[in-house]
Amino acid sequence: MNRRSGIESRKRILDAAMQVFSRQGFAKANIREIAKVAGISVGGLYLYFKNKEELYLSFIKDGMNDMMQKTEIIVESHQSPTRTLYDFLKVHIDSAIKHRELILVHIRELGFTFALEHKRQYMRNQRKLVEKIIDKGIRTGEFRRCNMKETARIIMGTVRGVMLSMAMDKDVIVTARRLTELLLNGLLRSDKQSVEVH
Amino acid sequence: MNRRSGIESRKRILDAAMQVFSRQGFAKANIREIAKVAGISVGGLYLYFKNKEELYLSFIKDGMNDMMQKTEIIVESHQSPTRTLYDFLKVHIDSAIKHRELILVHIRELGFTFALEHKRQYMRNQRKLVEKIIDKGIRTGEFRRCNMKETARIIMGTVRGVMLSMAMDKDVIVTARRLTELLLNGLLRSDKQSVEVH
DNA sequence: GGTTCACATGAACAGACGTTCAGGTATAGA
DNA sequence: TCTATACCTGAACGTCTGTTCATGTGAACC
Repeated sequence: MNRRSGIESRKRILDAAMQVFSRQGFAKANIREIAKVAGISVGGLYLYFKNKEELYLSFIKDGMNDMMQKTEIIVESHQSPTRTLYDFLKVHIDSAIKHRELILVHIRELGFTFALEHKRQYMRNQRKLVEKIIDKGIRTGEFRRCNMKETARIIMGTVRGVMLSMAMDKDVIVTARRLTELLLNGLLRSDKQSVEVH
Repeated sequence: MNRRSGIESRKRILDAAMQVFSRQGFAKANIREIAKVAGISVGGLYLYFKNKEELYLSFIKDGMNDMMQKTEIIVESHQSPTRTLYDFLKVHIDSAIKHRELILVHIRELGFTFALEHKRQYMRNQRKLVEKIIDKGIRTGEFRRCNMKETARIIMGTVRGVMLSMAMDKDVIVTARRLTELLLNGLLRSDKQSVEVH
């Protein structure tokens, strides 16, 4: 018999769930395996989570809350918009490296009805943070005028896509610095730029 | 009994597979349901595809080949790099709108061991196309100098992420024009730009 | 009418799955 | 030592899954 505190067991199960869910996705992931990895019996697992769905939700939410907290601090810190953007991107990219598996789960299980609304809300909130950065950039005169909402959408799309690419293929490494540079300066030489594409 | 030509039946099954796989993902998708949607019996389905995996692969490959063909034509056409980039992005975005479900499957089942190498190859090929565009841009003097490979990676990441955002949430619409503008001009006002972020 | 062939059927099989539950065990306090 | 409490166990249950196969059916040719 494996005797541990309830708190410790719960934590072990969540860790195991992360490993297994990220390797297999929700549907293919298997309770018996999660229990085994956690070093607890199947029945023991059900003491802490009422079913597979609740287990999945628990750790998905943990990840999103963590990111939300970190990014909010960055945006609220009173730095230059350029610097804030860099820090914002860096947090995301660092987490893509550190929590590869978590990213994969997030994306793999996109359409999950029960977590869908949570995920959308998370994306919306992240987008609002980007809008804040852009807004400040325009107000201080550093950034050019643009459609803030759509630009924020594109940047969040970029973040998501870059994280995804890195999570998929270990060899793909994008530095926050280069990403920020591209987003700030664009591809065109400064003397060739125009506001509109024709 | 449902009498049809073999060709017709095969096509019906692939259509049904797309519907079901994209709603449910590979693991949760169910052969009986695919057969039902296709209007054929379970046994009938197995006359055309030897198993679930082969069925899945068949239609994934179809989609990738189609995109590869379209984008190659664009990049080989001798237009300005700016214009080529716009056309390239537009094809991807249009397909995200037209084949929402297909995109979701593509992305959702990323990590699938058996199609993984195919998908990575597809991404690499697409990235090479972007590199070609950038290379030409730099050679003609329109684009600033940059790390071509990493920039191409970021742009492909962006494409993927934006498509994903659109596929996930119908309300999210990113126009190819705005995306191109951001990638070309960046956020900073031209007179404030520098090559490096510090 | 008989034969052949391509296409179609769905019950049956074997295995895997999420979940439950009757019972077991270590620890701490009385 | 006894009891209460918190934690743990894994066989058993019912359901669902991918896949197979013995059988059926319509059309085309002889």
